[in-house]
Amino acid sequence: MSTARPASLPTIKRLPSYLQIIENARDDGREFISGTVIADELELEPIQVRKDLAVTGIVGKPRVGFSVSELIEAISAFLHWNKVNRSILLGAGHLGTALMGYSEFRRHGLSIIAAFDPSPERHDLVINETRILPMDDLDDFIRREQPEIAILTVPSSVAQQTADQVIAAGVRSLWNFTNVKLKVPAGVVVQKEDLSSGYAVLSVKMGLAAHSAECSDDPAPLPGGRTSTI
Amino acid sequence: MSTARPASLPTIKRLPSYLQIIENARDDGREFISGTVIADELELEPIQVRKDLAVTGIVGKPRVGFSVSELIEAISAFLHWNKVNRSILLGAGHLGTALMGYSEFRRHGLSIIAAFDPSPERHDLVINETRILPMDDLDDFIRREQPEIAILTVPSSVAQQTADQVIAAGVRSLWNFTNVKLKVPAGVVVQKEDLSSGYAVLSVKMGLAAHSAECSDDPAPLPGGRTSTI
DNA sequence: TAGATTGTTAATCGATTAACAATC
DNA sequence: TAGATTGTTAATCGATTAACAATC
Repeated sequence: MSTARPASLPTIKRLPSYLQIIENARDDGREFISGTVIADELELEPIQVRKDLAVTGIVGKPRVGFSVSELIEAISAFLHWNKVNRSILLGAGHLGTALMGYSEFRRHGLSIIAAFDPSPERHDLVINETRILPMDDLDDFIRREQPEIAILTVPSSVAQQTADQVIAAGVRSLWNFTNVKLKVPAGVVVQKEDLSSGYAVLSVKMGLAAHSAECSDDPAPLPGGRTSTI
Repeated sequence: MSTARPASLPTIKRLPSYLQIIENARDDGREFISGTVIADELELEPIQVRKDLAVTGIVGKPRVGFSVSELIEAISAFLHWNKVNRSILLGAGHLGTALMGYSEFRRHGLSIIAAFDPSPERHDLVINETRILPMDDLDDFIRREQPEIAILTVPSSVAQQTADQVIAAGVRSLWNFTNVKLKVPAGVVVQKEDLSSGYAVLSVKMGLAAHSAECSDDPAPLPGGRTSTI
């Protein structure tokens, strides 16, 4: 394995899907896997998989493919998924609770060390090994435990003020599941998950599919073809 | 308003965020909004907003901007969000329950007419106006009610078989929240939401931020700069 | 009018894809 | 060896951005 290179955002987004395939291969006892096989499973082009994997610094063997264990190590290292990311979750509603239960994230270093919620009836409940604490404890907890990430699953109406509070207490990275575009000071990282985007893409795809079913037998790829699988 | 044009996937994904800003403007009683204002709020380039809005066929007024009501109509029509999409939800766990409660989707045409779950203790519960039914009712329900969309929030282990079942019963569009790459027949639309991609992007951004904080005062944009806000 | 904004046409930039030599 | 696969270099494609005339 040589050194990692800079990667484009589309590449970074595809790496987790590769990792999943490769971890499955490991669980099946396989020692090597080729870019071609990964591409087949994900319906991507082999050259794209090779290019993407190259950013991790992995070096393969012609004719054989890549070492499964080296590939897992390389992707995990590239994504920083081989270290623990201590995080807190704000808003223990259904979405927040769902995230607490995702073992996939936990396996890849995301450790949710506490959740915070204003509802007194939820306090001290332990869901998926994570205790729910009152909002009043938030500032002290952050200063004491120094979590790196705050996961925002609060209602949109309190998203900005919650972000302000955790940033003031020292959190430098936010994973924002609300539909609010947060205003944060320079140096604070925000990753926004936008389910509306997905709904929009689904809606447009459905419209195209309906149209092509009515009007012709042609398969109707999304306009913008090549990138339609993102 | 002239006719809608084909749009790229990045454009389609940005349209919902524009719509949100514009709906806020409407709620504030504003009649016109310019691309510049939208761009400012979302930290995008004005030219990108103008280009994106153009795909909906909207025509603006120089110096004034776009009619708020026309813009809402144009984006909604382009996304097919001004018609009702009858959908069913498979797997009434925390994530599924969270989706049932998202009024944003309901306002934009997504009507979840029923949820299905194997747990007997959840049957006939009504959550956010949606009744939870046993899996045994699924086939009959689909044939009777003809929902257009199936939302998959089931465990990964049963994702493929659940998809097979709803497709066999007549559903043509899947919104897939599992981490399984579904195999579906031609003509079936699948939109996959991938939270792991978001976690990967967050992790890499954090790594870059940490590195730049240690090594220099430079702001450290993601490699691949221009598209780093996706 | 002056000036902000739209919308078009052209330029740039970067991601994807192709071609192919190297390799085991 | 033969042939599949890697990895590099070049070409293509499309999305973003720039420039600017038109417009109210």
